[in-house]
Amino acid sequence: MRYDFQRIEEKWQKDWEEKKLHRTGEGEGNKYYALEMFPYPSGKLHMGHVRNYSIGDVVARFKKMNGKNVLHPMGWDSFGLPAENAAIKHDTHPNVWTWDNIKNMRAQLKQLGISYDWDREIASCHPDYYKWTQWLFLLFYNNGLAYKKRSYVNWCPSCATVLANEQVISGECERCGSTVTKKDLEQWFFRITDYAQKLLDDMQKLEGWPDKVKTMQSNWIGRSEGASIDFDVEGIKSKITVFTTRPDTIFGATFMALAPEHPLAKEIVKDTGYEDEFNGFVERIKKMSEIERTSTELEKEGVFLGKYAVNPVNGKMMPIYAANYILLEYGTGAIMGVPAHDQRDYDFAVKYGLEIIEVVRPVGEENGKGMDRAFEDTGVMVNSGKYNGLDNYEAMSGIIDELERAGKGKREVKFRIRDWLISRQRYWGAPIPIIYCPECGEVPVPEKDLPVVLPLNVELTGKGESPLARSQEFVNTKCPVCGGDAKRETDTMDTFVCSSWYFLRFTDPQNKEKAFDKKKADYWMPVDQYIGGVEHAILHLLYARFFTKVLYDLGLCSFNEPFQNLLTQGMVLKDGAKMSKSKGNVVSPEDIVERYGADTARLFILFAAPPERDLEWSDQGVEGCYRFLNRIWRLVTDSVELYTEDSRYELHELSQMDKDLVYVINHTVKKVTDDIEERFNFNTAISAVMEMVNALYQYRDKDGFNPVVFRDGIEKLVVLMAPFAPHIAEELWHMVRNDGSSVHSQKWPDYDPKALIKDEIIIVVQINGKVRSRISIPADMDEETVKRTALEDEKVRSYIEGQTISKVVAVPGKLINVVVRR
RNA sequence: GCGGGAGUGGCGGAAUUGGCAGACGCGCUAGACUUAGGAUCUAGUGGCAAACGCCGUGGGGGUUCAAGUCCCUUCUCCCGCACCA
Repeated sequence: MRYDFQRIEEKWQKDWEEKKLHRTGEGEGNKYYALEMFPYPSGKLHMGHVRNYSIGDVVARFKKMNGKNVLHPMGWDSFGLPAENAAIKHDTHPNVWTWDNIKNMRAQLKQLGISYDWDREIASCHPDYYKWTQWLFLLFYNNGLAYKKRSYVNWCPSCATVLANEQVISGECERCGSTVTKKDLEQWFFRITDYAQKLLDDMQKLEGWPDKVKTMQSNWIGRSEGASIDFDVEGIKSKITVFTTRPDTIFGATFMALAPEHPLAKEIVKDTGYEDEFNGFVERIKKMSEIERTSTELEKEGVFLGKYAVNPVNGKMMPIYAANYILLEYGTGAIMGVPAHDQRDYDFAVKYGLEIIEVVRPVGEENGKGMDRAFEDTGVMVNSGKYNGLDNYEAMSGIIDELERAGKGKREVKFRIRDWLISRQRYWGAPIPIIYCPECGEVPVPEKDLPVVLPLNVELTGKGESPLARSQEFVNTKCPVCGGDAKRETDTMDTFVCSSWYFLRFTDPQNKEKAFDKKKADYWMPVDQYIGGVEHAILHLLYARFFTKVLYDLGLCSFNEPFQNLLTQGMVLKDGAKMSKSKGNVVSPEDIVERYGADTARLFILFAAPPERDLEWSDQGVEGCYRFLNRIWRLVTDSVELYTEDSRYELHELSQMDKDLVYVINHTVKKVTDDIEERFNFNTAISAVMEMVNALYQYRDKDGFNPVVFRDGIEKLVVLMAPFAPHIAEELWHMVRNDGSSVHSQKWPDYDPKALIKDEIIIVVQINGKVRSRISIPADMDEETVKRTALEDEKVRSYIEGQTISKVVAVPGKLINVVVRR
């Protein structure tokens, strides 16, 4: 009988679907929420998807077999720009394109045999879903967490929309790679900065997250402690407020520098005769791209603004500059220049001949030796009046206290993270539920009027303002407050808003009254295991944490972190590079499934590398996994006549040969269990099963093998394979156990600790750390006897002859090391 | 520059607590079966050596009876952030 994967896979997929085998249990018992990041329906699955979902499926199936009530859902992150671009290109509608893709990809997922509960499927572009995305926007709005403001925002000219800071990767659009420019626009924001500290603090709770992701998030949030200090400016009333992490160096401040776009710069330069120079400088900078502008390589440049600021601690007059290395977005957009202790200020001071005053010196070098670069470490204060001789940290504290008393400054914590810009000037997204009334102003859409339905008859050009703005029936509406003529907001929400709460909707996907029921969410959440690509380390994972914290604070749920454990899977590579159409190194999952079946595809992808590491695709490796499944197939089907025996046996009645196999069986059960449960090392779990198969073949070919023991091995083998290769396991299970039960409903096997105890063991004998012999001894032999036996070994004796034994080290059950010298 | 990770046969990778380096798979070599083999099975497969053996986990040094694993030092590669005051 041939391994007909196609017939087997189709048969069981149909059977599971009919029997609703993967339906989620009700809210009772020991729960386990396994979640893979829901995909954008781009058209077809790629190998990255297959990897993601194969990993998740092993976890979900394993937990189910271990008696957990498992939630393992799937859905679609189905709003977004590609739908719009594809619609324009192929003259279709984003709605049609998206739902076609969903249909295809759903079919592909079913072909892979992933154990999703399809009754819980959701799509973020469906009105039943985005109604609640809009509802959440209003919740944020009503609690002061969503607001509109005018500011310099990131603009992607190619995507014709604004972008969140998180979507700008070294000056380029995260999606299309175009150079991002700045635009002064009025936009909607979520107040994520209010949660900066909480997002940082609670990362300590995330023990099940990779350090890498936590570090990336903390760097992104970018907390710095310091002080804001006010500097008076001669001749004008306005003060320059700076933020510094080094208030201890204030006696070394010799100049001030403002970002060129800083509003105060214009005011300061006014009527000084330096206006023309300043304006020219600003013009030049505006022409530069964001990347050039913020490059570390760029030479520090600036222009004098014609006025001086007063140092609040010593009254020193300091020239004020506008400088290209000062960023308006960070801190207050202004700094005090301390050339002696900041390399950037040092470079600037050298260029413009500004004074360099040393105020911190390394301990032990208090006399100073002149400077050729800035000294940025800790040390002892000099040239700082009454603070001289103090450790710079003590001085820092004293100086801030002094400034606070004088009302010139205060302790402050600044974050790098900015509020989350969520409006997009694009069509295929959830409309922002706000109405503008000439009488009443900005009015939120009342809950009863949700959803604000995205109209389908809208002209798409991919250029200019939001496409919704051209739809008169959408734009024109009545004010919910006064009933007068009013206009709708025409921007849609960033798709990351949709994906910031989908894991909650999965706990209660059909709820018509609420986004989700608190009880249900509290039962299922947090997600026990979340799995996805590391590319979401900042964007999605940070936003989802933010949402969860807001909902927690507003009493909608009782947990404040969404994802207990996070597994960031590696990429799938071919010829050392990420698979991509442009490189022409794409292997399509469809082809592999057609040629070898889903079980082979899954097995290879799980076997080729540990999940968090990048995986190098190998056609020959796939072939090898296919051969392995065939090998199992033959092993099981060739011995069908043996499976009538009952598989019970008594360990002490078995022969040594039987006991050896029983050892392998139990050892494999333990190894596979530990590898899945504790380490997600599916690759080593599978290799353990391979060894077991080798052992079963050898055992069966021996004279006098015990069919009862063999059958036990076969049964365990099939069950152990179930999470990895569910179809073949199911087919074989029905041959081994003809009782109509599904292998996926079986209890995960236990191992018998007694079977793992060997009577005889082999231990290694080393002489001076080099392996020289092996001896077989009874497992319970006491240490002294073991040592003596080792020394009596013939081979060992030939090595130690004529030498003095200085020491014998014993590692119980493993080795003996004899230390000798001449 | 800062942060994170990695470096082990021809290749993917194993070695979980300092205790036999190279499990398992791929590839390769030889053989068996066969009209045939890109099926299957058997044996072999880190390097050097005829062999006893010696060497071997990026390089150098150290701790230890014992180091891929710990310490110091250094090189290379990948990823993330980057004029963050």
